[in-house]
Amino acid sequence: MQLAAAQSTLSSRCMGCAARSRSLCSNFSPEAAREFDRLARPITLARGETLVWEDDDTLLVGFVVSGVLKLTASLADGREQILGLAGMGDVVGRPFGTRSSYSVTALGQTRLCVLGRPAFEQFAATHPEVEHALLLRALDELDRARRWMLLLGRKSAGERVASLLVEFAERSPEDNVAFPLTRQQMGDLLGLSLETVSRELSKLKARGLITLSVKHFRVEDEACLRQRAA
Amino acid sequence: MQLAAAQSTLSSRCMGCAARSRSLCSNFSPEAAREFDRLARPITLARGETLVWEDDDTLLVGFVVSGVLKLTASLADGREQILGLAGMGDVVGRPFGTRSSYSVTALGQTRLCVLGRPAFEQFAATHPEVEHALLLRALDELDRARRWMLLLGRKSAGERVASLLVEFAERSPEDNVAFPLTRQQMGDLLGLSLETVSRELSKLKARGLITLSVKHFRVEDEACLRQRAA
DNA sequence: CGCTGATTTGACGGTATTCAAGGTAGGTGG
DNA sequence: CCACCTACCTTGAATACCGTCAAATCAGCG
Repeated sequence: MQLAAAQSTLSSRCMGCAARSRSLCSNFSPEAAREFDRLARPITLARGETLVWEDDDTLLVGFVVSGVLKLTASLADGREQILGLAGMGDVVGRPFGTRSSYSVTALGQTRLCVLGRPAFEQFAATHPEVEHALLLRALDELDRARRWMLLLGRKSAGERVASLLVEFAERSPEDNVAFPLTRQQMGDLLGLSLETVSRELSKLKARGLITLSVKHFRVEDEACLRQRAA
Repeated sequence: MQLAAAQSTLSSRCMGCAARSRSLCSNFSPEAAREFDRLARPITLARGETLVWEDDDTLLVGFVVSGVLKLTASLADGREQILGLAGMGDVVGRPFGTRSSYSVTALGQTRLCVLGRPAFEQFAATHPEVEHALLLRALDELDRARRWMLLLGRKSAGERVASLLVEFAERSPEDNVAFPLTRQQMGDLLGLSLETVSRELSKLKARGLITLSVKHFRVEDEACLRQRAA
């Protein structure tokens, strides 16, 4: 009875997790969830804290429960490129690899479940459904990264900013969309300077395609905005 | 005995494949190899032929036996970005997805083994070691794509060209490295115009970091070239 | 040899960056 | 409550970088 009670308590942590439905964890069987509970521990990062450093050994794998993190690569002189964002349900870290090619940093307060990379790898190896789900996510991320390569390599500043606004608008439940990033961060994501981002936003506002405040925008002419996104 | 002979004949196609050692296929058990033989058929593409079109339904998965293909995304007005190259042992197509976000085109004569996407997915589902190998490849490609995002978003033309030469030199067995791409294709890969690529190559030549002919180059000062690649 | 496609080089112009100044908003402490 | 501070944002001016257009050269091939 005590064992059963303990298991119940243990499993409730993962089974009851807010992120579970959107996460890789949704593919866990109840027994896998209990095992995961035993291996993982919850942590909280404050804004600006870094979970993984570029070129470091990858000791951890993390599952995002709440908050948003940025994946960034940078050059010796400080130029930085945001490679992607990770939110609730996403996996960060580099399973099956020894070295991270990017940093993972919290954009705001962030909660994750983390476990050691070897522990996760062994867990995955014994749960093919987890590896399958991980594969689907990796292929999805790969498509996303490649679409972004087209933007970075071939789109003009105006097209890049319009593309980003379309993405933000699509993800937002609100009609009045909150910017999840600062102008600097948008520049780092789009491969532009923060001044250029600001100028292009002002242009879109001047042409009536959006209404704009510092922290929010609203799409006024979606068809035209999408067209400008190319 | 006839059965054994038939199996031997069947398995010899895959087992004896030149690409097998470098390929996902190296993870096939003998029985998996025989099943794969039954499902896949060999095809040959001429230079410029396209196996998969951007935005098409993804009906095929292909295993490259010889030759090189480019993965490209493009905009309505014809601007094109090369997202990556696929060579011997690489997998092209989009398993577990219904739509390709890029085209796959042969850069020269190319041989592949192709099979229907549903057939491959079922094959993978029944062979966890294949899915695992596919996962490792996908994670590797994802790292590669993300490193390229840093180049496209933040490096100058000179840095981009130097980076590309370093990659070519690393992959080449020869000391005298053959360009595997035209100037136009290098531009499409680097997010530059072909003229800018040519000018940056001439600059590197003028500064004595490389010797250069139209179809070959040789690195004369590797340390300095790597430094310029940032 | 002459054709074709690729490459090189020059001149010019446009786009995005850099540098700089001023403005705004939110938070803190007097 | 207000002044101040900090971080972020906007806008302007000058500059640098890269793209476009154009012409000349080169390499391979029938």
